[in-house]
Amino acid sequence: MKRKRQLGDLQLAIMRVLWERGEAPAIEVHQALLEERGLAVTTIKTMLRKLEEYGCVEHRTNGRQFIYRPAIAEADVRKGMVGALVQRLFAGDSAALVNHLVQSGEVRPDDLEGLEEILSTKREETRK
Amino acid sequence: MKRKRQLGDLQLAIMRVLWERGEAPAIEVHQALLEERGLAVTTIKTMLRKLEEYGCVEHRTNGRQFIYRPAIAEADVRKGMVGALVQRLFAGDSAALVNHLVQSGEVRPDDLEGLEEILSTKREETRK
DNA sequence: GGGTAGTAACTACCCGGGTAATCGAATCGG
DNA sequence: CCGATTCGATTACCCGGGTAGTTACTACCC
Repeated sequence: MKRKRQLGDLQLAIMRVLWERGEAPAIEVHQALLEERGLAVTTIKTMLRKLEEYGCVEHRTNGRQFIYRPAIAEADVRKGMVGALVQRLFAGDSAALVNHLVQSGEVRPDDLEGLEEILSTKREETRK
Repeated sequence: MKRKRQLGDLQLAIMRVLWERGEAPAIEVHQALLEERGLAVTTIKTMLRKLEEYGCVEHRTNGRQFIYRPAIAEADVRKGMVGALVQRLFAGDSAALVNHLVQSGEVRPDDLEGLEEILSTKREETRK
């Protein structure tokens, strides 16, 4: 039950719905992703079954319906995936990623100030 | 000639070698990745052929040897892959990724100061 | 010239994400 | 009770990353 942390695009989209709502039946997940993806319901159900197989979600039954809920935390998945990316792309150097984000203009200028704030706060807190 | 920007793990490793050296024959790429991966030479060659198919690398011949060189810039690939991750994981909010990196302690404390520097410089430069 | 070694090309396979049709069982409406 | 609907389960397929064996060519050495 190794709780894979590398998730595909659709898998993440599904997880996002579940994280948002806490729990939901397949049909609701399908509804939520319908306009942005236009997938068949069966596709969503198949994916949910696979995700359960990997230990990413769990379900309880309500009558004949399956209500799914996440079995892994969003923060964990983020950490895992970001970590893997940093490893592959920046040789494990997270600061290099931040640098890239800022330099390449990915970060909106309005956010720069807020980030400085976060940085200095964090620095304060780890200094002692 | 769509120059895919989503590359797998091995593909990135190979590209890294080529980016570092400018160009290299398959055998040299194999050598470079041998200890960290222990793959067969044929595997590397197959991957190089596929990468060429996708337009990620090009080759010239030197006698009977193929000398490969990158056909896409490291910065472009980084941008593409980081962008995709931000999209999937942070709904396109790059600042949220930076926040995540800092808060989760992925960034070494020693780097915090340097990053603040980068941020304020960038902020200066975009202000006017 | 014939064997040997190095090269690229071809082929095949596994695995997992993604997609969806189809099947089979349970349930509901009449 | 029977047909229609609604679920989940099963099955199948495609695609691409990853892995590597086999084959075919070529150059070099004795």
